[in-house]
Amino acid sequence: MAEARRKPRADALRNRRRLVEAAKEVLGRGGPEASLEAVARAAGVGIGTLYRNFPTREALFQAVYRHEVEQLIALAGDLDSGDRVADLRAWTHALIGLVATKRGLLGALAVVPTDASRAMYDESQVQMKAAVGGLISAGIADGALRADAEVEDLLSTIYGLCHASPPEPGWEARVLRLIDIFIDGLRAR
Amino acid sequence: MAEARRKPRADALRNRRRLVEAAKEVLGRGGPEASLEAVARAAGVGIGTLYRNFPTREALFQAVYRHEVEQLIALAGDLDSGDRVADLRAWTHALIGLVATKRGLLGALAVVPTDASRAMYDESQVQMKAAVGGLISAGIADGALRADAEVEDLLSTIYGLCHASPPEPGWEARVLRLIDIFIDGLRAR
DNA sequence: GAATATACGGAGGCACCCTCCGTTTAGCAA
DNA sequence: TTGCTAAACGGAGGGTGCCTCCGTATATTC
Repeated sequence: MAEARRKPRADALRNRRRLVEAAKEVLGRGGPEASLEAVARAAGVGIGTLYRNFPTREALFQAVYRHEVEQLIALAGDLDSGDRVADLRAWTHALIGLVATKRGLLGALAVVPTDASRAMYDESQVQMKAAVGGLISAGIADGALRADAEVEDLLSTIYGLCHASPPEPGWEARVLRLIDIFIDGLRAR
Repeated sequence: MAEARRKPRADALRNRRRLVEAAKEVLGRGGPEASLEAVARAAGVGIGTLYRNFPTREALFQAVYRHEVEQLIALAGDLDSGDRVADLRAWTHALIGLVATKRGLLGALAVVPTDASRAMYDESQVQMKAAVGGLISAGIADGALRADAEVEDLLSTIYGLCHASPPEPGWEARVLRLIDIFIDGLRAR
């Protein structure tokens, strides 16, 4: 059944990438500008192209989320400034950004989480634990972080703080501050 | 400055009441039928009347919420079946209904909580504590409930369970079950 | 350089949002 | 009762977003 198929057109790939970026920008902040037509406009693409690539709101949401997670994982691999704590801080700040984007998208798209979305969350969770786990063990190995620092501690704390914080403007700043305090606590003394 | 004013027209009062009820019905469940035009239709009223009574989405939300809280407080006063535990159960079920309506409304109206809304929440909280506090002390007094039962225990548990439960279909049933178990735990033994 | 599978984009039909204003009616005074 | 008028009604209308459909354009292939 697997027929030989043409390779995808270059413009199609480009447009799809642009749409995902535009969706993150426009929908992620969730302001009154948030609409699918605005996303298509921002991507410099017709509305039809948006719907062809992402037939449902959920599809668009998943594409953006997946892309963000990939970037986070790549970031964890790239960070190597010599200052382990600074690296960890930078990574967690990026993670807060992901949560913010997710919130904005869910609000703007009014997506009700399906089983598929939940499966995606779980998978991303595993990947991110592995990625940031590397940062933490490196920090422990060279003595920057306390020896009993755990990936789960960090991630649970972040999600807990984000969840407990109501979605009012400015929540990100508050969470970032608390997270920085927590990371200070993870330093070796 | 307080001029003598005509008393409000009877149809105005009636329409306002109808709108609040329709908004609870139509927006509370948050389905795809949720729209302000649908609310006006359900209330048998023109869309203009809706906007005159509730110039903003927030105003409509507050009116519905306030009305629900008033009913809950009245209910606490009315319940007197002789079975204290059943009364408490009935009241908490009604409270879950309020949370469900609130969720639906916030989703359907895309309201971002303002200071005014938060003040309203706080005030309602105090009133509801007082109301259900009466039920609980009565239950303790006649030996149906354990002597150390506290209003805060019950309300915190309910809100905690609701918050922890994702807004997917069927969450109400699960929370109701857990709450029933908790209330069983409040019985005197 | 043609043929054609693939993708593009926006017009069009529908629903919703919110405003504005001509019409109706409930309350009040005579 | 009757007439007056402030108050309220309701829906037309202009704008926008949602999504589908299809005529047009073009990247890939041979």
